[in-house]
Amino acid sequence: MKKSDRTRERILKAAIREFSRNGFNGARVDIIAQRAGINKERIYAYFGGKSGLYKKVLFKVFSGIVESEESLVSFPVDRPECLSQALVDVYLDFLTEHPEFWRLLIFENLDGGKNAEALRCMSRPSFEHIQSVYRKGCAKGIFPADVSFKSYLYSITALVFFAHSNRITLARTLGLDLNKPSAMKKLLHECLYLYWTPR
Amino acid sequence: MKKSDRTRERILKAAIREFSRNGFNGARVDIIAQRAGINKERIYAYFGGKSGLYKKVLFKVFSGIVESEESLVSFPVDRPECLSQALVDVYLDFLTEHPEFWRLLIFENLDGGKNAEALRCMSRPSFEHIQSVYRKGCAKGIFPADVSFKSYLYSITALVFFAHSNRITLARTLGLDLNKPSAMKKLLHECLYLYWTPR
Amino acid sequence: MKKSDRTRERILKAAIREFSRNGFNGARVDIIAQRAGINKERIYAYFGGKSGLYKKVLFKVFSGIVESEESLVSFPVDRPECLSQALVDVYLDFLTEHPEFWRLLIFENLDGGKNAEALRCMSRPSFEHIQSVYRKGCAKGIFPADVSFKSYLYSITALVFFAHSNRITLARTLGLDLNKPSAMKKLLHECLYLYWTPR
Amino acid sequence: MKKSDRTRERILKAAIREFSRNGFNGARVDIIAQRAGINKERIYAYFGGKSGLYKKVLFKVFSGIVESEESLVSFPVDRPECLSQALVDVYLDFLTEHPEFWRLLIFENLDGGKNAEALRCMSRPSFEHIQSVYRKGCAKGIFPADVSFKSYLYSITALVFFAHSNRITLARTLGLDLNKPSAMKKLLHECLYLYWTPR
DNA sequence: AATGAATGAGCCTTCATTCAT
DNA sequence: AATGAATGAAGGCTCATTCAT
Repeated sequence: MKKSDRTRERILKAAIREFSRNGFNGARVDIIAQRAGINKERIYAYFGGKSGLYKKVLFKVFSGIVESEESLVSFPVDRPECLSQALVDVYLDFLTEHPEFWRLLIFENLDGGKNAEALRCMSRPSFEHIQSVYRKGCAKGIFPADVSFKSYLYSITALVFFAHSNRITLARTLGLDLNKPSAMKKLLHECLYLYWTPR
Repeated sequence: MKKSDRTRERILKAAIREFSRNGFNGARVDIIAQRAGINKERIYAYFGGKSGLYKKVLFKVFSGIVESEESLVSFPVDRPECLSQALVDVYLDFLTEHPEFWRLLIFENLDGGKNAEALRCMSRPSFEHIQSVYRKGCAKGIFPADVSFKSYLYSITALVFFAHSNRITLARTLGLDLNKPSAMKKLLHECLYLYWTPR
Repeated sequence: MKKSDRTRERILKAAIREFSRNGFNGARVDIIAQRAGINKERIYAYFGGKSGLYKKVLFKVFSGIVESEESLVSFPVDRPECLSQALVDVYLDFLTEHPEFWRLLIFENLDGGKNAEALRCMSRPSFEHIQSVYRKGCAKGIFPADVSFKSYLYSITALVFFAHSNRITLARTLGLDLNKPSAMKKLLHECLYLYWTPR
Repeated sequence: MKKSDRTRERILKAAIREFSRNGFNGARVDIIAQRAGINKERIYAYFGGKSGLYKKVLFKVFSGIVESEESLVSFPVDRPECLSQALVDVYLDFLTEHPEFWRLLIFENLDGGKNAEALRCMSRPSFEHIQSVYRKGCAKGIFPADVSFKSYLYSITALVFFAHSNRITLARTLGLDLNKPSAMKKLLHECLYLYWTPR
């Protein structure tokens, strides 16, 4: 690996940290440079500027989830009744381990998605597979036939994501203490049970 | 109404707009003053500074939802099977009409809740009532008995909120077009149906 | 006394305090108004502005010493040997009781005396008398004949004034603690003794 | 010498001028930058801000007098009768050539010595020597035995300093024209003569 | 005469960006 | 490729002053 590539990596890593913590506006180029242990000007030479770096950060971070989802391609087709739990587990782990992901995602949404093109070329290999499992579930009567897969996936995502993105205010408004991962797991387990309790 | 009160109102209104659009860091005092049609200094005279104004903005905006929830205090106790839909309707309408609310809420969460004390003295009058309806629903077997009311309310909130806060990226990742309110209503309706479909 | 005159007085008093503490630049019109318990605008109506008020302050404060010196007009002509001590006593008391005087004087000097015209019309009634006492002292051999009265008075003033104006740094550079009036008295007594010790 | 050091010097020089003329409050960062021919931001990069620069200015300027006093370490021990004149000469020259010194000193005193810590680590190498000469003078009967060295040094300092710090008002109150250095020298010579005239 | 409301200029400071070496 | 030095355009805030009532 070339030295310049290592410099790039260091910058990117520091940038992910800074951007995900403070958003584009709040992030400071100086801090990134300092934490990366490089000279500020390198950022401009390598990434063209703060914006360019931000885009690269978005792309890199958003790519991460694709990798995480890969484990789902091998989800057994004949167990649709476990699908929801499996999805929650994967996403929950990912978001907990990668706060930079959901933070940047939120920042992007707040920003109107100016740089959301970074999400463009992200293919989601497991998508098709999961969808077919869901359809199997519909056929089996586990999921209602007239609810689209999109809606289903939306609901799973929402439940997991919201617990992270709104953790702080949830403590105030609902008295939910989600600081410990176990508390989050329990909450989401209850939510799933709430919905797919055997009746 | 005194002239100064009108000025205060104008500032607050402009501040809500600016802060909810850009967050605390991104908001510009000059822009607020300009839009309010007043001299910048008034902000410091009336609110003590950018921070003071921000806190007032938070409090005012966050107070709004309490008012919206008031309609729920008269929710019929004997109809727990309609509770979820009613809650979704109230929250959905509110968030759609008040994007400044969820935006500020999100910004607060991203910011670590430094100013979340603004939420402190906000009582939620309908909370108790809704809770008793939920318990009735549990007794009737509509909701699982071993799922707490908090978890239930969390799930409703998450489903409604996420559609707003992540609208833009949802279009990319799930191909969900939630620009029209009707689309959102439909999505959430499906989610509810997904969960409480009669089986 | 008219009400407007009382307002004037209150403003002046507050202004003396503020100007003497912080100088012209450091003084705040708001603080003066607040302490005077009046509306800021009155300062402009009565004194034309900050500068106008400052000039009035200077004049009023500088007038004070003339009054203090009046006690000296009755200094006994036949006791020139006690003159120095008497002068020191008068000035020392005055400066100790009126820090606003020496502070404003210093500020004026630092400012290049832009407003020193306030000192213009200040006649010093005791001046002539003291001078004649001094001359008597010269004749008696108490003071050297070829030292002008001006120089003599300068030396007395310098010794007393410096202890006030440089009190703080004197503590550091000479280890002199002049916080208590008695300490100052002792210092100046030693100085006089140093100079006119009977030899 | 590095380029940045030269910039530092330019800033410091301009700052000494500006601060000594207008005090901390009255000094303008813009003016300093302009006169130094540099960008304002450099001041914050190099000195941390206005305050940081001010402290550096104090330290640098106050260091000057120590150097000036060094000539006194070689003052002949057997000539105490010339001590006063020698001290006056040294201080008088210094203050005349370095008005920034006494101005900053005065400003510091007026300001309550908030930054007087800059004087902390300033040792005065000649102090001990002068003191021993003074004691010799006491033994010889030139100085009164019961007057402390501190008081003696105070009086010398006061006489020299006051002529500078109050030059402008002295012209008005005593009719002393101290604009020319020779006039000051004459005045102080008279003062010394006044005190240690051979009797 | 008196007050609250408003203004505009200016000040300290920060930050993204570029230049020179 | 890399660094230290430098810049200009804001941004938040304050203050003396004036206006309207």
